[in-house]
Amino acid sequence: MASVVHGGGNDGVGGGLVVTELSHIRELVRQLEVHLGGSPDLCKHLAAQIFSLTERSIGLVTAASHSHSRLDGGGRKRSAADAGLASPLSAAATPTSDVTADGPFKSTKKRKGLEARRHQVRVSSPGAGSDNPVDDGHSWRKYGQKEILGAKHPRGYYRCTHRHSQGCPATKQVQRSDEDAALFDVIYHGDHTCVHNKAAPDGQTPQQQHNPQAHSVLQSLTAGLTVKTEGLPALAADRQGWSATAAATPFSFPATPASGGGPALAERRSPFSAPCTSENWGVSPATSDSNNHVATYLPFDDAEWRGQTEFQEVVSALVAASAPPPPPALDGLDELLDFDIATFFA
DNA sequence: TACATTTGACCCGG
DNA sequence: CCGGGTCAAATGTA
Repeated sequence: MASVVHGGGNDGVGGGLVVTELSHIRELVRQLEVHLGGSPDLCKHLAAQIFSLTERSIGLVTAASHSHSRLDGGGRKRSAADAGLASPLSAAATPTSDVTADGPFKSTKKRKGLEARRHQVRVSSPGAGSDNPVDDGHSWRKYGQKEILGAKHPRGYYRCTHRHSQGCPATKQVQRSDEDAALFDVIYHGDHTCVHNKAAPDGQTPQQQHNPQAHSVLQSLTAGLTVKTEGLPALAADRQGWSATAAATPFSFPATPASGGGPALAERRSPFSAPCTSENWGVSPATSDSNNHVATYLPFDDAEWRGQTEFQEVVSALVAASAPPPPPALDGLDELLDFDIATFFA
């Protein structure tokens, strides 16, 4: 299974680790939910992992300390003037004329520098023969695949299906683990800004309705799990996040089917509706040093915190237990939602 | 038909 | 120059 790579004395990563752990837990819970009713063994295994990770997180929080992590996301290129040279068939116009410097039509769309948070998660495939990881609740469109040096399997590149329609910047990379064909490393970049209302029964949380964005945030959270701070040599430490520690402890997890009862399973939205989060998740996501991370990750710290209705509670609860820094006050603002797990919990 | 995936090439940063 | 990420034409599928 996952190997536990321990970053050399990165004790200071405590906070980050917690984030990682919690995120991992979240993913596990998600998987568990997905598999409820399915293979009991798998469920049990997942539950055990959740339990174990939870305990670890608690321990980390207790012993909390801060750490710095840096992010550097780098935006990437963005220009496309293609030259249809190879395709004989493509009689399409080759607009190209000057692919040089700046394309006349395309402008660099990179956002202000940092926007690329990335969360790495290790998930397992739903079924034996599955070619892709468990559904994370979002619809993705594959836009590329590449052989990665040193990796046995190619990496698939996906972007949110609603990219064009809603400009959702979320993307993810999926790569099958070298050794465990059943495991996939999924790296999520960006947040989902897309909002697609499925069949939202009235049972939905008022909060969610108030804040569609929060909902998407939720989805993001649900989707991305093992958070990884990135851009650093200290990365090794992160790996720890997904070590699968099997605890023998039986763990009873309240099976909470989405109250709405999702008809469409293929598109099942996040199974955990807002209300459930704070309640059912005894394991609350949160971390110690909020400011540190936020500051480190993004230029706009408070911007990240807005719209965190429910999570905030959870977080503050945990934060209270672990660290003094209270979450920034943010109520009401939320439009751009640029927040994301790493920052949020961090 | 519309949308999703495949696939080879382009582009950029290191 | 190489490796990784993205684009977009071609192709496949519902």
